[in-house]
Amino acid sequence: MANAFVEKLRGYAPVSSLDEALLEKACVRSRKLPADYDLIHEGDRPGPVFVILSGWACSYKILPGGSRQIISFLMPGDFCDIHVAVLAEMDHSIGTITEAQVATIPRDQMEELVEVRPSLAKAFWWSQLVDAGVLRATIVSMGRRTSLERVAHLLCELCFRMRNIGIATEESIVMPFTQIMLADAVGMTPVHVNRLVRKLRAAGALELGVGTLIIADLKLLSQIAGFYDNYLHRRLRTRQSATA
Amino acid sequence: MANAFVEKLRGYAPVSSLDEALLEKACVRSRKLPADYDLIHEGDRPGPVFVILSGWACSYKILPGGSRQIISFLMPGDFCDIHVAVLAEMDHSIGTITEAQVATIPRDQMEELVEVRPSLAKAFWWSQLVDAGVLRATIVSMGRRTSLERVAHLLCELCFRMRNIGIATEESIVMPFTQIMLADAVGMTPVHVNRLVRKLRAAGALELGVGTLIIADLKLLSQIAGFYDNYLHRRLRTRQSATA
DNA sequence: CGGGTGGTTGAATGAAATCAACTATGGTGG
DNA sequence: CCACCATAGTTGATTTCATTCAACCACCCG
Repeated sequence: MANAFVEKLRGYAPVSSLDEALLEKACVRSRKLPADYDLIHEGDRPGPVFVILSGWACSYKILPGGSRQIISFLMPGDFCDIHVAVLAEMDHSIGTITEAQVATIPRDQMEELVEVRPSLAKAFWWSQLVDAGVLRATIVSMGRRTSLERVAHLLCELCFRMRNIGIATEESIVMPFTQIMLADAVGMTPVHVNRLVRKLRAAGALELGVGTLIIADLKLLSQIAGFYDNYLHRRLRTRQSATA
Repeated sequence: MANAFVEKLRGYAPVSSLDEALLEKACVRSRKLPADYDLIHEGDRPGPVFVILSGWACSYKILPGGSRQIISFLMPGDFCDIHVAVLAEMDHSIGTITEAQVATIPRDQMEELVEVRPSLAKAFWWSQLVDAGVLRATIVSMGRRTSLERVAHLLCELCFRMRNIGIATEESIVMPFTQIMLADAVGMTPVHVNRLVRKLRAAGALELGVGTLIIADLKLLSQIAGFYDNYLHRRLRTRQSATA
């Protein structure tokens, strides 16, 4: 199976074999990181671009009171703001959730890639725009959805994104989230998330494990959430083309 | 006074007089739009890039139930996702709040600008990254701030952004918001916003009019909100250089 | 075996929405 | 000019929702 990064970009724009080779080469420098490891902190000077090759990560902020808000989840193929290097300091932190393989692409190499391969530049653009769309959808969820819908919506989004990059099959999608993390993502307390999550289980949408959570009925979950995937802007790959 | 668009970009990166001339030329086609006028709807095919030259606008989504969530506010100098044209359909709507002068830059002209003037491309990038930072900050507010902090934080952000583009002086910043709009932005009901806003008035931070709202004490408001402006990533202009 | 983390549950408190009534204002048409 | 209506804002009473607090279980790991 190809690099998850390539795999994801393919979902947005055509990637030639030359593009692919260059991407693979750029991702050569990668490390295996443990779970709960911070790649970069708010306030730090931005460094290279991080690309998640396997595992899960997230971006988040800690408030003065100590509470945490997870802003977005990163899965294989995702990268942190490509050109973040133009900014003086990070306005958020990025950390792993599970053990993860992450590549670091130096800034200059990234810029070269963009200049030399317009097709890649376009794919990057696309990806950035989709990321912004995800942020907008998150704002809508937080502002105007009920807590149950909110949880369901987040899980739906993650399922769809997993499918788009081919790391989820049709049924029984497993996610490595503690309820505490889920709470930090949807802006609620862990105990309330617990009650919601069991309500979803009672409805037959989920199964619960310790530190994991299994989507049993995505259709039902989508229905509860009022989920529409238009904001994920997938174009090229279709649901049917499961294999590479 | 120069085009607000130019003015804003200057805050992020150097803009030469040639850059400026090109920008001015690109903004030649502009229209005066009434208040509450939708520039584009969710589901539409993206058209040209919109640039706000004067007045206020916002991006928003309407949920199936009819409730609205304002995602972000647009003020003079702001534009909607530059390269949104690569996406197939809009995942949100954009509408004016007040009467507004807005320029439309055709997609091809935009792309030419970016290719011909790397300095502008960089300024655009910067601006996009800042916009993403604003979205992230909004998510944090919605998730982990109290309702009072949330309202105060939004108002602070808008004040700072207004200052950055030079349309706000030191004191008494006027904003053309009904409490209903404010409610749609912070994800609360109008009646609750009302109570919060009067609490802020009682504290001496605000003054209230019908359809407007005046920031009387930004320092106090910042303190209530726990506001830090690092995520706005302003670099070049300093608070002192008020005049062009 | 003891301690830590994640999860579960109930009771009490607090926050926000809802419902409802009412004021003030500006615009419109008779 | 006035009657009428629509919109924005205000206020109180009530209900719903989520947090807080607290206790407890299960499990893994040292």
